[in-house]
Amino acid sequence: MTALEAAINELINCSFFTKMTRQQITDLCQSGTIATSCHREVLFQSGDEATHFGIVLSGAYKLVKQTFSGEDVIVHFAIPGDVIGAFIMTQAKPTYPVTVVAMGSSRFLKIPKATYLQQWSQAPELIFRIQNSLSERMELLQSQKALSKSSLAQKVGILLLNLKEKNTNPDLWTLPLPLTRKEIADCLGASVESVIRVMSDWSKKGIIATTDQQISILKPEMLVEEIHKNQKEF
Amino acid sequence: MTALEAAINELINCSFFTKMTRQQITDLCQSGTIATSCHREVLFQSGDEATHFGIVLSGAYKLVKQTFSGEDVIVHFAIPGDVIGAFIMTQAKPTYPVTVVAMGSSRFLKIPKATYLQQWSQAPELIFRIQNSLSERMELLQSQKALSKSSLAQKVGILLLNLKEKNTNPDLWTLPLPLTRKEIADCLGASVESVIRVMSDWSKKGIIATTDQQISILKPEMLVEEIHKNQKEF
DNA sequence: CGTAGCCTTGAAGGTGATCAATGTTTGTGG
DNA sequence: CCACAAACATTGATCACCTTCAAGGCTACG
Repeated sequence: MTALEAAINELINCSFFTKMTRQQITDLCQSGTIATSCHREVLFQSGDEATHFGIVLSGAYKLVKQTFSGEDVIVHFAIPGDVIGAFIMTQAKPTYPVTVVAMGSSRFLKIPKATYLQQWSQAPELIFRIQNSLSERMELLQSQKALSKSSLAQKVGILLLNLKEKNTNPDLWTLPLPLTRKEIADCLGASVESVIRVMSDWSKKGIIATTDQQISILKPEMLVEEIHKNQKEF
Repeated sequence: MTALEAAINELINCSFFTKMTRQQITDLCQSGTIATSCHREVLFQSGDEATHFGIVLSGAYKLVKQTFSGEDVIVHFAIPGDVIGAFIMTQAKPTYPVTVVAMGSSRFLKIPKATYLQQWSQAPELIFRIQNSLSERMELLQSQKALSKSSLAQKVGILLLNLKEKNTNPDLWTLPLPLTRKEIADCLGASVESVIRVMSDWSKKGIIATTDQQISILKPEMLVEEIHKNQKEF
């Protein structure tokens, strides 16, 4: 299967697989298939039995939770190289805890649970890396929780800076994924209108710019300043 | 060391170690020491190098993050049987991501990092369990995030019900740890006063009762009703 | 050419934060 | 054993921030 081989070539450069041989990676992707998702297509549905996990190859996916009042809450943004669903594979009969939705057309390497149990769980190094990426995501959630008392402007600003940090190239000030205001609002637990008010203020000041849902931070220092501005003294 | 042996006897009943022999558990606790903390004593300090991890034996601990404006945010409540700090042991030079503080006088089995690397990381079953408990905590954080748009009353109510669920005995309607209003506020990102307003309202209605920081849910159905009451229609 | 998704702006209103004051309990040291 | 400090609980008044509601414009797409 040449498509799979091509995907493996992409993975060699992925930080998750550093210091691994081509053969090792091939073993880890055994029985893997490439899923191509178009914009807003659902990859995994929350509550469904988790038969596969995998790795984002291109594009981006959002991990969404539904509230009982029908609203969406975005729990995580996954970009190329991110592993999704690996850490629930160890459960006896796992179900996806979140819904995974494509943001723009994206590709995903889908690997069956059996491969995890046979290949991944046998490699201690790999388990360490999964645990580390999980604890990183945990860290992110916790630091977001720590912002609960901050103003909306601070939350938005810090979210933008965090997403910017995900760029492999630190000089690139455009966020690595397309993002609507609604998605930012869903991620922060705010209303679209409020997010728009904050961001259009910044656009007018020339701090940020949006072209075709690609957000760029034009003046990082001014953004940091805006974040600290509304800060309470200690 | 008899104290350690006594602690191991306690651990045999702990769900984390089910189906393990006494000898196995003893190996896992190699070089472990019992730390007794008095109320508000710091067990681990955020930012310090993580040389130990361990298990709560009795009492309770809170995992706290500091905001830059000096406020506390409680990330997790740990009760007997909970494993703390295990999943960062795989990092090269880990630092504690949170501060761990005793709630009332508590005891903790402190195990050095070396024991993790030698004993724990070699046992696949154990790694699964750590991953599972980690993903459980992740779930909890995510579902809390999903409440961000709810009213404060809903957040408090659901927190109380969640904590009640931690009781090993499902018929026990007293929360398994002493809790001040400030701690509830710190956990929810709210102000003490607001939490008090919600809870004293419920106290007057006879839904909950507090004696000596032990909170009891007297009328679960009415609490659930209160949670759903202020709900927006879909 | 109409629908759907996204962005924007304004006005009104409410929830919860903040500030201030006071009572209660607990622990500590003279 | 008492006095005092520190932590915790409570209540009321005020007000800022953000949500909600309503309306309109823009672009893409079948």
